Amino acid sequence: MTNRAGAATRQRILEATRDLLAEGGLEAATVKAICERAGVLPGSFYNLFDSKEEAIFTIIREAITAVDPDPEGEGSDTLTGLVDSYVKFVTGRPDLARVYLMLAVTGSLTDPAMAKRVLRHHGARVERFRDAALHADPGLSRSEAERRMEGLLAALNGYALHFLLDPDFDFGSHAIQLLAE
Amino acid sequence: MTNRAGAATRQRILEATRDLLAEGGLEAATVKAICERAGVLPGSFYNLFDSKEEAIFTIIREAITAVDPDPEGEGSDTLTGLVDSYVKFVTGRPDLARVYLMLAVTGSLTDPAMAKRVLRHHGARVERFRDAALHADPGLSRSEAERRMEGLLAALNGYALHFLLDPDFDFGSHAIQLLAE
DNA sequence: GTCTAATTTGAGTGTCGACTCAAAGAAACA
DNA sequence: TGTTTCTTTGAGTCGACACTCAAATTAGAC
Repeated sequence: MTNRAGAATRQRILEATRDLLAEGGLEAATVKAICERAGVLPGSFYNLFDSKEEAIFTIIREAITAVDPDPEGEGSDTLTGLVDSYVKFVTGRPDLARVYLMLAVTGSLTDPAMAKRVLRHHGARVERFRDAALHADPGLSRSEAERRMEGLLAALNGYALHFLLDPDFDFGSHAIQLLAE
Repeated sequence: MTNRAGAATRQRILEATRDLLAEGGLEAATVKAICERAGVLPGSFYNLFDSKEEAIFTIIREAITAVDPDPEGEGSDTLTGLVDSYVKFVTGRPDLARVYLMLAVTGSLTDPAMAKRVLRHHGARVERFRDAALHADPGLSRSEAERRMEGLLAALNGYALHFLLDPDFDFGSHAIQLLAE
C-alpha cells in the first residue's frame, strides 16, 4: 500500500521537472538538478520513477492534455472560443507551452513516434476548428473550411512561437486579428 | 601558413556536423560521432576547432544566412518572390531549416543572446516583406502592411514547422494559398 | 507500543561526454 | 635533401551523467 508521503514527493519531483524544462530545456533537467530542486535524493527519485524519461514524459503528457481542454458539449465550440483558449493556454502556461513546442521540434527528430503523436494531435485540432467554422458559416464547403482553419492554426502556431521567444510580443491581439480577416 | 589538407578536413567535419544535427539534433552531434562520420580523430577536430560549440555555431550561421539570400537589387523584391525563396529554402534544405528551427526553439531558452538574434532576424524579414507589400499596393498604410506581413510570416512559419514534422505535407501549395487571400 | 511495509538516505557504479597532448607523419619550400 | 611548419594520431584525463542498493528512517495498521 502506498504512503501519502510518496505521492507528495512525486508531486514535488514533477513540479521541479516541469520548471526546469521550462527554464532551460531538456539540457537543464538532469536528475541531480531535479532532485535538488525537489529537496530529494536520487534514491528517492528512483523509488518513484523508473527513469528520468518517465518523469519527463509525464510532463509532456500533461502539456499535451492541457492545450485542448475537453469540449463543453458536442458541437458547442465557437471559433472565438477555440482561439481564446489556445491563447490562454500559451500565455497562461508558457512553461508547458514551451515544453510542448520544444519536445515537438527536437523530440520528433529522434523519435518518429513523437512526430506521429504531435501530428495526430494537430489533425484533431484542425477538425475541431473546422467544425466550429462550419457551424458559424454553414455555406462553407467542408474542404474549404478545413483549408482555412489549417491556415488559421498555422498562423496561431507561428505567433505562439514568436511569443515564446519574446514575452513582450502581444500574442492575444495578434491572434484576435486573425479572426477578423 | 595553412595547408590545403586542413581546409579539406574542416569541410568534411562541417558536413558531418550539419548532417548529424539535421538527422538527430544536438543530442546526436557528439564530437565522437562527428569525427567518425568525417573520418577523423578527435585530435584533428580540435586542431581545427576550438570547441564543439564553434563547429555547431558555424552551421547555425550558415543556416541563418541561407534563409534570406541577398536581395537582387534595392526594392526589387516581390511578395511572390520572397515567399517562393522561403519555401525553396525550407523544402530544398530541410536539414538547415531543421537546425535553424531547433536552435531557435531550444537555444533561445538557455541563451538569451540567441533569442535576440533570432528575433532581430525575424524583424528584418518582416521589414523586407512589408516593403514588398507596399511596392505592390502603394495605397496600403505602412503599419497596415506590416501587420499583414507579420500574419503572413506567422502562417509561413507555422506551415514550415508542420512540414518539418511531416515531409508529406505540401508546404508549397499551402504557402501560395496564403498569397491569394 | 509494536510490527510491517513504504520511504528516504547517500555513498557508490559504470558509461559517455568534451577535450588534451606528446609523438609521428605529411606538405611546402629552400 | 633538409628543415620547418602544418596536420593527424590515439591513448588518456576529467567531469557529469543516469542509475543502484543496503541500510536507516518514518508512517500507518492493529
